[in-house]
Amino acid sequence: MINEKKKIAIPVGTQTLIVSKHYYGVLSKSLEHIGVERYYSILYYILHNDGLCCQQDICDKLAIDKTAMVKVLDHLGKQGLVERKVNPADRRQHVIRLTKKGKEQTKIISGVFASLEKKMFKNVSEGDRETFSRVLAQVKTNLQAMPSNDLFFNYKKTH
Amino acid sequence: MINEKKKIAIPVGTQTLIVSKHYYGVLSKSLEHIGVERYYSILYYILHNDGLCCQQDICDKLAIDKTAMVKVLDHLGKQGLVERKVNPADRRQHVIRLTKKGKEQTKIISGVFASLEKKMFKNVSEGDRETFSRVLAQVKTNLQAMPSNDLFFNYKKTH
DNA sequence: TTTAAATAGTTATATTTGCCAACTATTTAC
DNA sequence: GTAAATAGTTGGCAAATATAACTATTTAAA
Repeated sequence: MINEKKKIAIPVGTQTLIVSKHYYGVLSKSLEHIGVERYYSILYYILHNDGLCCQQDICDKLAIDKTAMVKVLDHLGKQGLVERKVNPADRRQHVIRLTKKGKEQTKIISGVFASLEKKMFKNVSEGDRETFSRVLAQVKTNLQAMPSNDLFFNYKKTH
Repeated sequence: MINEKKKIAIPVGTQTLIVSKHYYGVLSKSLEHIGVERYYSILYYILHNDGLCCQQDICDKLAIDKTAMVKVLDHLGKQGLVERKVNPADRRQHVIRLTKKGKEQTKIISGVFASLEKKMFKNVSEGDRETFSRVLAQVKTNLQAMPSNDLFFNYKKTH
């Protein structure tokens, strides 16, 4: 900084973005030894909802656009990590499943997530950590209830 | 969801990313009437450090890659919102300043940030909100101290 | 019960961002 | 005084984001 005196409050939404960037930097560093380079959260989500989620579910939960999701799953499919199957109960849906290889890799990823979950809260009390998680969830709920421009929930543009 | 019973804990780093996506969705919706479409946080940061920051400062504070920053500032320059000037005290640095127009627009943006700051914490007590901010800052510090793959701090690849 | 609307997924295109290597100019350290 | 570090730039490529238009299927309404 040219002048260190000034101290401004960066907006909280911006701060959460910054934290997530650092988080994914650390995560990918921790996982650079395995064969999967990306999409850790998506694989993690599929592992914990194996055979129970369709593409739109993942999009909704992880706030990812559905057209991007198509490409992600194409990629993960080519890598032999996931497979899509039409849901007989609703033939519009494709149920997402991890392959054997996908499950193995994702369990490693899941372990790294768990260990990061501890390390990132170093020097934070258990109570504060709980408060943090609770507020984070509430903030998400509040934001979701507000008018937004994002596509994640099939937003229809009126023009 | 195909099966609603299952309830998994999405990793906190992923949750912060999701929150920031919702946040920027709401932000851009709130600001779609003004002439600036993007880079709200960067303009906000410059406003509050006007003439006191160089490009690398912004990159460090907002966790943005410096090569991306070049393109952003080129764009904001073309829009007539910011200008770069060589810092005579260190001629490698370019001091970033808002133009008159940039200052006007950014003050509007700053107002929306402030109002969002209130709305997003609806149904959260003042104490919990303080705890949240404190923990968020601590988490950032913790993550920054860990081995990472991001470039924001001139990471040098060893290969 | 036929039609209209909504939902899940896909394709295509353009723009923006992220990542990486290599480069210039300038300053700092040895 | 030379070497190393820093600030910024350029260019290229991969990936992410935004938008629109499309098919197939299911649900809701007339």
